Amino acid sequence: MAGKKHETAPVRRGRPRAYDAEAALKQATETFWKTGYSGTSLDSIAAATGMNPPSLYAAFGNKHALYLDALARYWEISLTATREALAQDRPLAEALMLAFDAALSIYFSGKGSARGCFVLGTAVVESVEDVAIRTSVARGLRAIDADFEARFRTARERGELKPGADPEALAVLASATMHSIAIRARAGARRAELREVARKAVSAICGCPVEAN
Amino acid sequence: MAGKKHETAPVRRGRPRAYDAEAALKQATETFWKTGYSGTSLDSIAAATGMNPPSLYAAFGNKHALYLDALARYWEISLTATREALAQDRPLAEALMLAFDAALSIYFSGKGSARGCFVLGTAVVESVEDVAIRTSVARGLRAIDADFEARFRTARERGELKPGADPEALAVLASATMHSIAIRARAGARRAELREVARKAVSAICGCPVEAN
DNA sequence: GGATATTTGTATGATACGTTACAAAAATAG
DNA sequence: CTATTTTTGTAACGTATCATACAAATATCC
Repeated sequence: MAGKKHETAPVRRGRPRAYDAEAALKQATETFWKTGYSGTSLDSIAAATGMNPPSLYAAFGNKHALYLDALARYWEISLTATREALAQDRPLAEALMLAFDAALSIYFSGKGSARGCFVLGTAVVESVEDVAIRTSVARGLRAIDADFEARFRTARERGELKPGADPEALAVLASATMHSIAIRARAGARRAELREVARKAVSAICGCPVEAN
Repeated sequence: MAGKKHETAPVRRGRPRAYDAEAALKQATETFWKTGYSGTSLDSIAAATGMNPPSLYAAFGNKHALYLDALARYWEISLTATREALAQDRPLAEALMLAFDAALSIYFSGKGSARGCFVLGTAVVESVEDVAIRTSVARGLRAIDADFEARFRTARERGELKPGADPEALAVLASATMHSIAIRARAGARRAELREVARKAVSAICGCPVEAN
């Protein structure tokens, strides 16, 4: 059982690849991010990655499979960011703000102006007709819910919440705030504005004023 | 100044139109709703409306203008539904639930399965690159915010809120709940599930349990 | 009825789409 | 060096795209 298959260069027989699959996936993601799935042509992906169509197909299968890879990669990055923010050893309100700030950092990571959430900008359109994409979106949303809910349960154990507070209900509000920020970012809202939205939401959720910071 | 121009049939000189522009716009909306803006071809719109390409262009200009009409019409319907729900003479929690239920009625109004929010399913993809669409989305989002905020201000005047409650912050949460429901609907969530989300959000927002009803 | 105005239906243009065929290129194996 | 293997680059295939040209159709005006 020695010698995996998709490892980097054990031995390579023919002409060497001119591309880095991981870098190409990143570039493809950028392209989808701008024009969506249906609105993005393979030509534009080829231009962005510097790869030829045959190489793209050899590396990723086809447009749909390539997009699914990009979507999975985005969820991975995005969910990890949320999870790590919430895992910080901070008071509840601060941890929530860290999570929203992490999302904002992703939404405003484009070179030009804001591009908002990748899922909203590419997956949500297709999700109604495309089962694979819909499944991915649904799974991602559940993960966000679960992460927030876990943090609120911890908060209750730590006495950060009023006795009557319901972690599930608060998680719904926190998820909703995340979704709201994602939508507003796509609509061109500025970062400071979205941070205000997050601040107001957190202060209402936690029942305490949150400093602008 | 007698005799408007776009009125219905003062006199009509040539061959009569075979289509009803309003009905066609509705059909076009249905088509965009399913496959998005970029994913919808004029052929499919022609098929859905029963109109020929030249008639479509004569009636609406081009694909982009047609879509903008559809988007405006959707905002009109959707915002009116929210506004009317919130204007009902009901306790705050009930009024909020009415607003969310009104949205759900739209999201689940398709003949087949759920199709979620039209804006999320068509406009949000294009909004980053298309100024006109982005402007429309931004305006709609602001309208939702304003409607909720107005209702919360009324609630404070009526003494439905705790003295310290901040109408703006609560409006952010209510808007966010609306956005969240819209996203989840696109991801295939069932109606009952979304109503639960709304119920939890409302109970957390109002600080009181909300009956399932 | 004849002239005029407007819409319909079809056919088509020019381009863009996703995908693949195929020869040249560039590596290793012996 | 020759044979073999893999990737590249180009060109192309068939289809779909948005949009329009044009004749036939159908109405009103006089």
